[in-house]
Formats: sequence, structure tokens, C-alpha cells
Amino acid sequence: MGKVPCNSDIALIFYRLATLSQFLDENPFITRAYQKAARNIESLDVDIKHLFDAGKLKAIPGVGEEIAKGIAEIIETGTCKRYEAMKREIPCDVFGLLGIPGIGPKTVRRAYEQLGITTPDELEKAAIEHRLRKLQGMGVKSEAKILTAIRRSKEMDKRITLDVALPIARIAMEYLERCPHVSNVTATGSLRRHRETVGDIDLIATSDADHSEAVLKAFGSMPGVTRVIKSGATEASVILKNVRIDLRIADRASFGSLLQHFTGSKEHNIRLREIAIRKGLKLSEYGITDHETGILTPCGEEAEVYRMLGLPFIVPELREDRGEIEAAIAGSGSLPDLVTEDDIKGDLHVHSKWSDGANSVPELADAAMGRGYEYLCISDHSKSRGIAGGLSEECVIRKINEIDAFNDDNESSRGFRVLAGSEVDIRADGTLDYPDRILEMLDIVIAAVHTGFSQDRRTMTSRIVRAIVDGHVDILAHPTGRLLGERMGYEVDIDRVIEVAAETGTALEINASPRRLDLSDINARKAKEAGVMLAIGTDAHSTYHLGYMEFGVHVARRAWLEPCDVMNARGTTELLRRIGRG
DNA sequence: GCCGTTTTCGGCCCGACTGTTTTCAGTCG
Repeated sequence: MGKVPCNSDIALIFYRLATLSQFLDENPFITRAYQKAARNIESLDVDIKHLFDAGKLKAIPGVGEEIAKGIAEIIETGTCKRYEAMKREIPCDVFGLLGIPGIGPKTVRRAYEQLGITTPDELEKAAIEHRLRKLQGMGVKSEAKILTAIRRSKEMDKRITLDVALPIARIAMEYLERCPHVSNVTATGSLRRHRETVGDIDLIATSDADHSEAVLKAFGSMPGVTRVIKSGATEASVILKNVRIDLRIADRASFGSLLQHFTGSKEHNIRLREIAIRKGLKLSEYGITDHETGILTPCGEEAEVYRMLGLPFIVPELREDRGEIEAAIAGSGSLPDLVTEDDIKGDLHVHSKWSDGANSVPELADAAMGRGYEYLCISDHSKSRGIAGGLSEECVIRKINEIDAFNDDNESSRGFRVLAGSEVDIRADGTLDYPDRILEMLDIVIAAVHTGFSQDRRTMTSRIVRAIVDGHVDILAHPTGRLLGERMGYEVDIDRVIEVAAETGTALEINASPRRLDLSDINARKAKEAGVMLAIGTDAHSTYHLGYMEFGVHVARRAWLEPCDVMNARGTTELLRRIGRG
């Protein structure tokens, strides 16, 4: 038997069942039931196998008799009969075809039934040969649209990281702010929820009805726009620097409703609309309509939307339908009081010129003080990281001496302390890259895996566990090793790592580099729930990178972290006590 | 297929834009 399916493997099968049932034109509510179950399985914070063992599968929302049976079957056999049967019934690459923007289940079905098309390549060929336009409901324009969509989907990257998305969003927002008759230009969607990557950029703005179309036209002719996807009376979509930007215009009176609607997530909004229906109301981007009287009440402020539904305000980072609705219903006291950037007292992961950083210790310290920090941990690479200027043992001692001298000159006068740290390699066998003698001289030891990424799950897990039970490690850096959009993390049983971190009192890092964001929001939340402290570090290699702290705090907020869960939300004295240096 | 302070049956989120239609279906977010 193959590997035991995990939550996301099982969720994937139900997502695919949803897609296949859509293709087979089954009752659309069956499709939705599969999707809902898949979403809830995906966002479970426990291993679904535990629920299965305890006979509690039906405790998962959206999981009833049939889906519970399916889950059991997948856990026991790796797949389920219904899924295999449907795949046999449909000898075409439904998933590949539906991956093309503008192609939906109806088109796939017609193309398959009437033209025998089974793959994206065949679809492209049919478009080139002008056979698609003969399909019912298709014309010359649809055919051309599909052809460009296929070509674009081959070259377009899927999701982009925030360091790329934010500057592009700012260009568009500054342009719009200069346009006449426009105000309240605001980023919404996944960007406002601070997801770790975004698929597109969603903007909204207010204008009066007389001018909205002109504003949208102006948006389409913004410098740098390479394509206008659509442009109507209230919304438009364009491509700028290879990124799609959607803009929606509303009047001031319904701005709060619009903001709420476009911030999403889709799943969160569906839950809100269900709540509205139960109260005899209808929620839309225009406001809240009383079902009986038909009277629409637009919300100027976003909080009004929640208030009218009888809920406390829910901050955007929590709007993922991962328990925030239930917490809100239970009362505002059940929602977390999330950590903010103002709570952060220092950066715990920074590289200096001693290894591969661009700035000296005093330069980094000045920049940190400029950000209002009380401390900064200079954590250069250890000796094995030759390629990144890893420090020999005698270099570490010289660095510690430099830091001591700096603190002697500055600590009492400026109320700021540099902490001597190191990002120490965890070797392939789980030992650390410095002897105990050196580790004990450091204020903070950050352990990290930088080599041997292809180790199997068991080896990697016991390697990391060995390192953190060693007793010298304060923080485990970028615990999964992933690089967003570039590289999956190494194989590791993160639940086991969290468990051992809890036992040993080791903090886990939220690496704030926008290419990493590791731990992820979901794993950081698991860590919090296991009683593990999180340390937000920017992994800065220059003073500029200290600004990445905002990305790390966003992940922390999405992980429901409060200041007490974050190691560097503690002041110097408390931090030193925690790491045994106070 | 799931679910219940209207329901164990009859519901299931809402609206914009495009293209092919001549009143609407398909797709998307």
C-alpha cells in the first residue's frame, strides 16, 4: 500500500469529485456539497485520521453519511470507488481543460461530446482550425478568446508573492488617486487579507454614477497596461506588468458593503450570506436587503455589515471561514486580540557583513532603533555555510566581542541591545554546526536546515527533532524550507516538530521574507494551539529587509496569534529571561 | 450530498460582464 493519505490528499479527491460531477451535469448542489466538504477537510487543524479512528468524521461541517463513507474508503484504500468510476466514465482531461481561464464545465462537455476534444492541446488545435466556433453558443470571438487564454495560461505564472504584488498595486492606486472624481482607492481581496501570495490585485474606489464609466476607461488606459480584459459600467479588469488588476467602482453610501464583499474570502462571504438569509435578509455588495419589505440598506462603513448581521467586526486576516464565524457568533471575546506591528520589540533573525549581509552591526542597529526596536539579534551563518560566508569559531568569538563593545557604548545610553546570535546549520545527522562551547557563548541560537533537502520524511523529521532536543536551540528557523512559487518544503512531519517544540520550549520561526513566509499561517496556528511560542524574524540581509517584518506580522495575524504568542513581542528583560540570559 | 430557532423535505449566496442570443447561458469572482 502507498503512503497514508493526509488531509490535503483527501480534500483533493473531493475537489475533483466536485469537478467531475459538474462535468456530468449533476445537481449543482451535489457539486457544492463536495466542494464544501473538501474545503473543510483542507482547513482541519487535526489529522483527519484521528477523527476517523474516533468515529467522528461527521463532526466535520459538510460531511454527512456519504462523504464520511468516502473518507473512510480513501483512508483505507487510498481512493474511493465513486471517484475511480467517474474517472473511467470521463475519458478526457477535465482538470486540465478547466484550468484554462474562460473555459467552464459546459464548454468542456460540448467540446468533448461534439468534437471529441480531451486535452488542452486538442482544444488549441480545434481553435486554430476554426472548429470551435461551430459549437452551440460559441462564435468567432469566443474561439479567439479561448485560443489566447490557452497560450497565456502556458506562460502566465499562477500566484505572485507580496513583494511583487504590492509595488504593482501601489502604481495602480497612485494612478487612480490622481484621476478626477475618484476617492477612497482601497486594496481588497487576498491582498487586504494579507494572504501569503495573491492571484490578482483587487481594488475598489468610490465615484459618482455619472463618472464611473469614465474612471474605468481611464483605468484601462493607465500607462503600462498591456491588455484590457473587460470594462463595463461598474468594474474593469486589466493586465499590468503581467498581473491582473480588477477595479470596482461604487458610490460612497455603499462603500462599506463593497469593501466587505470584495475583501472576501469567498468562503467567509458565503457563510455571512447564509446568516443573513436566516435573519430574513439578503447580503450583497450593495448592502443588506430586508426580504419582506424589499428595502435595501447600503452600508457606508464595513463594520455596519457585521453589526446588521448581529456580529462583532472581524478583521480581514481572519476572514477565511476557519472558525472566525463561530467565534464571532460566540461573542467578540472569542475572537483573538491579534498582534500588530506596533507590538514587535525587535527582530530575531538578521544577517550582517560578518556573513552574507550587506550592512555592519552598527548600521543594522541604527536602522533597528529607527524602527523603534529595543533589540536586534544578529544571526550570521555558521561555519559549514561556506557559500554564505559562514563564520569559523574564532570569527564568532570576534563577532561576539564586537557586539559586547557596541552594547557597552550604547545599551544604557540609547536603551538598545544587540543580541549575539547565529543561524546554525542542522547537519544531515541532526547535530549542530558549532560545538557546545560556542553555542553557550551566544545569546540566541537559531537552528536551520540548509542542506540535504531530499532526505525522506522520517529521516528529516528525526534530524530536526534531534537538533531541538539538544538543549541549545532557542528558535527553529524556516521550519519547512519552502520557497513560495519556487520550491516545495522538504518532507517533514511538521506536527511532530511542533509537538517536540512544545515539549522542549523551543520557539518556531515565522520567517518574514516574502519568498518564504515559513511557518505558514496554518502551521503557525497549529503551533500556537500546541502551546509553542512563535518568533518572527525577517532573515534580513540588509537594513532594507528589516521592513519585511510587516509580512511576518501578517502571517502571525492570519494564524490568530496574540502578542503573548510572539517571542519578539516581549520587551528586552522578558526576552532575556526566556532565553536564559536575563 | 448536506442540513434544521421556518423545515427530516425542500431548500441550498449574489451579481457583473461577455458573447451569442432576441431574452439568456456561461463564466468568474
